[in-house]
Amino acid sequence: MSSYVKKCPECESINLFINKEKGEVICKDCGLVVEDKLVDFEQEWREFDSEQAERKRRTGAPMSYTQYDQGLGTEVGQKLDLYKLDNKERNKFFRLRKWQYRISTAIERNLKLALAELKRVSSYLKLPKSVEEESARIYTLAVQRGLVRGRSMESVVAGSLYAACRRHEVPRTLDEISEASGIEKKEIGRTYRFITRELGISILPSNPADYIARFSSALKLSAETQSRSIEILEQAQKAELTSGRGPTGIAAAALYVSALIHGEKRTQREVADVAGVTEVTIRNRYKELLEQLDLEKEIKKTKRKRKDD
DNA sequence: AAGACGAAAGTGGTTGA
DNA sequence: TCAACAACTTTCGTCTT
Repeated sequence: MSSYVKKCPECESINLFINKEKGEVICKDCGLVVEDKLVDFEQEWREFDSEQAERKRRTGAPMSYTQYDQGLGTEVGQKLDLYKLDNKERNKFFRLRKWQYRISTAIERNLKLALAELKRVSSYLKLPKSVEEESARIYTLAVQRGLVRGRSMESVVAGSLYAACRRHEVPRTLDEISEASGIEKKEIGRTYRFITRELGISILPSNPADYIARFSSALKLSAETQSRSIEILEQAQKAELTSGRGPTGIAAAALYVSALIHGEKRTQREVADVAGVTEVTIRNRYKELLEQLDLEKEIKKTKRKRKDD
């Protein structure tokens, strides 16, 4: 149940108009833009240096979603150079200030707690700052839409993190996030799907290659093995071995084969543990890889070499 | 004895009527 | 909303090194 704003906070009117093209919800009675981040909340400009950033950022205030009040303080815009902004921008500020009072207590308290939790989990997983920031933004949106109701705060945090990881192509498995946050995998998956659907965030299916680097270092494999496994993955994609399969399983199998070829054998068990799948899955993927990609020769070659030593 | 292999039954999630 | 279905897991017995 999506329960985002249904009443205009300004005049209590329920006569709201949804402009899908602009992704805005506008109150027909007083003209207030009730919600303007409906679909596209990417910033549409890029900043190459601080000077450009100054010019292009619309509010000028350094803003961080990892601060519960978004770095704005309780009194929004009090000391900013408001005269530099045109009317529209100024109105935006006044609205923000009003909102700050209106929605302050409940949401702020929630955010404060949640973002602390988010930072904790994020640093536990050693996630890059950009991902932390993104997930904080997702969480903030989720709270504003009332998506947290009926769910535990922690699970929504975990879901936001997972979504942010996927978006930034630094995938962590559900298991890892589950371990770090203490939320059940199932639950994270559920809230993840829920919030991405409700917020209209599109996620690319995760790419097995994104997992290789991490698995490979966990197994202490050489750089050659690692790059070879990426080649194998590419071939596998061409042979359409990857679609519909779990990306971690495929990554694990590619790494396993590659390790065999380079004479750095790891047991299926070891690889399976690192990748968070079972040996059986690795075996299945491994079998498919051998059948389709003609890798057996190379494995035998290194086996023979081994005997010579 | 440990690891690899494969069969069979079970689980959770997606899909399509 | 329910049943069929695919991917993956668990478990266990057998074969290989």
